[in-house]
Amino acid sequence: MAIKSILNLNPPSGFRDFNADTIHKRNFIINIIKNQFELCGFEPLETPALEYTDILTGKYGPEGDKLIFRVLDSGNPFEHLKPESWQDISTPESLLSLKNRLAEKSLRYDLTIPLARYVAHNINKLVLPFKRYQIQPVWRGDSPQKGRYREFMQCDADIIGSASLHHDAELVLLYANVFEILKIPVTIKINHRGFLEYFLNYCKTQSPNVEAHFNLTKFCNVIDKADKIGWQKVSQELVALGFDSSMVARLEAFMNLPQYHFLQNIIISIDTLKQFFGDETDSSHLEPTDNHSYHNIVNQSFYTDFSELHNYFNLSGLSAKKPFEYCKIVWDFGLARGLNYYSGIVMEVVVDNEVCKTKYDTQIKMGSIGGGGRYDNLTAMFGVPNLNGIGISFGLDRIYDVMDALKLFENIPTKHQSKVIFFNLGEVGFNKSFELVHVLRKLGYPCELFPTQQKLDKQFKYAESLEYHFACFIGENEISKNEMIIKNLRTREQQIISLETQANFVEAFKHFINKN
RNA sequence: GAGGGCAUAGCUCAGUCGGUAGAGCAACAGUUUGUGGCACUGUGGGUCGUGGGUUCGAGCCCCAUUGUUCUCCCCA
Repeated sequence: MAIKSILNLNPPSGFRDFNADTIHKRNFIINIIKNQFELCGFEPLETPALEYTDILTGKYGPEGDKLIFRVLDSGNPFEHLKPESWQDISTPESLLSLKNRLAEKSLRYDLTIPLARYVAHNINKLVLPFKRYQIQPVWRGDSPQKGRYREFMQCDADIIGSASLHHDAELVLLYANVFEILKIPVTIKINHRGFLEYFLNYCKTQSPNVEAHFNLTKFCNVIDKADKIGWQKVSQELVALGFDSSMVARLEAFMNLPQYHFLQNIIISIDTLKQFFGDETDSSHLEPTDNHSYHNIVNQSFYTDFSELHNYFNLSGLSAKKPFEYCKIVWDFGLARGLNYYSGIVMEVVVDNEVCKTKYDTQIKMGSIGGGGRYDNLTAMFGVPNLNGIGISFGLDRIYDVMDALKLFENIPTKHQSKVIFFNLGEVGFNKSFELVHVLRKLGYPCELFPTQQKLDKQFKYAESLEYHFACFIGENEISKNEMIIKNLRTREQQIISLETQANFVEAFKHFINKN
């Protein structure tokens, strides 16, 4: 008889249950990431699921604000509201404002803002630079689809209170090490937002029709689409926004500079970059009128960042031939990224489908599986100015999906390798088995007893489905001879073990386990 | 926020032209054996997501609704 509930037994859309098998695989990934974090000197931090709504809003852009899960105040959330304030929900802004007032607390949207809040709160106790890693779920009210969930795990490592560029290089290498171990072919893209900001400011001086409030974030959003819709449409859009068409052409030439591939022949070097910006000397009409000197790029801070980072990569041996099998590290002048708070170096990790094709004969359609960047002065919004920060994030759920698609979990031992089950052959043997189970558990072997005396094929099937490696038999025959049978469930090899003394039993048991 | 697909047994799905429902697997029971995965026999289980409409008649056509999934947007 089918028992049908009128309730929907699915978890809410975009939320998931995880079974044992999935959790073992997720832990496998998490342990590798955590290990790399600790090798680099990061210490763990956990923050609560809920933050005050005011802490979160306004940090992720207007789109982000809409996606924050708000938690309705307990008690009567309407109590403190004047009636007129909740009657006006005619505009999206007033509706959002009302929601914020009904929900004092919200689920965290990422791990970076809670970190900034934590640092600002504890600034007097912390030793700087503060290096912490954090592996916890975050929640976004996005519409779920492939590779996008409403509850997902982020694995972040951040350094607060140090402007040294070596961290930026270190984090890129950390990315590379993790994906190298996981055997996921990736491209780690790097850029400096300064280049884009510089271009934007310069374009604006040359294009009086561009609206003053057209900022870097909006600029990034427009040019970020170049990959998908092509440069022709992007340049049309920019011209429509008031940009001078010669500047747009110039920007296109810049963005289309070949990607700087750190692992192969150097296609574009610092010199060619200098050349790119320097060769405008003939075009007097481009001569800027303000201190955003077009030719003065080598004096810009982002330019020194760029060359310094370049040095660290050389020191780390990245320019050597083939330091990584699965990772490419490239400089991509077109990389923009969406979040508001990034100010310097930005990074993004995407699956490298060319290598997937050659190594795994398959291709993966998936958004970025990691991202990060430098966000100078992030804690200023919480009243603690002049702190530099940089961080990266691994998207665990997407990494999992990619590994699953590439069949990378096969041949990976995610479970204990010597699980033991005692079959049930009747009460006398059961009692002896119960005794031995506790001996083995003390020695660190996971064991279980089959609870009822069922047909052996049932017991075998149970053991098989739960991936037990060894089965022990103690029935009346064995009890009478004071012995037990142990069987390797994979090879089907079996052996008789004497139960005369516990020491002998343990010795023989270990011997059998170890040789299998 | 915009736009598609799908919804039939526990699972994966068939179901032709509109004529009251099928398979495989799984489950359960049995046969043989104190050492399995095989085989054989049998059994149970479906208001075809929900609500309307068209029709003599709807799993099938139409509308609505809910769930689910995917794409765009944006992101991890």
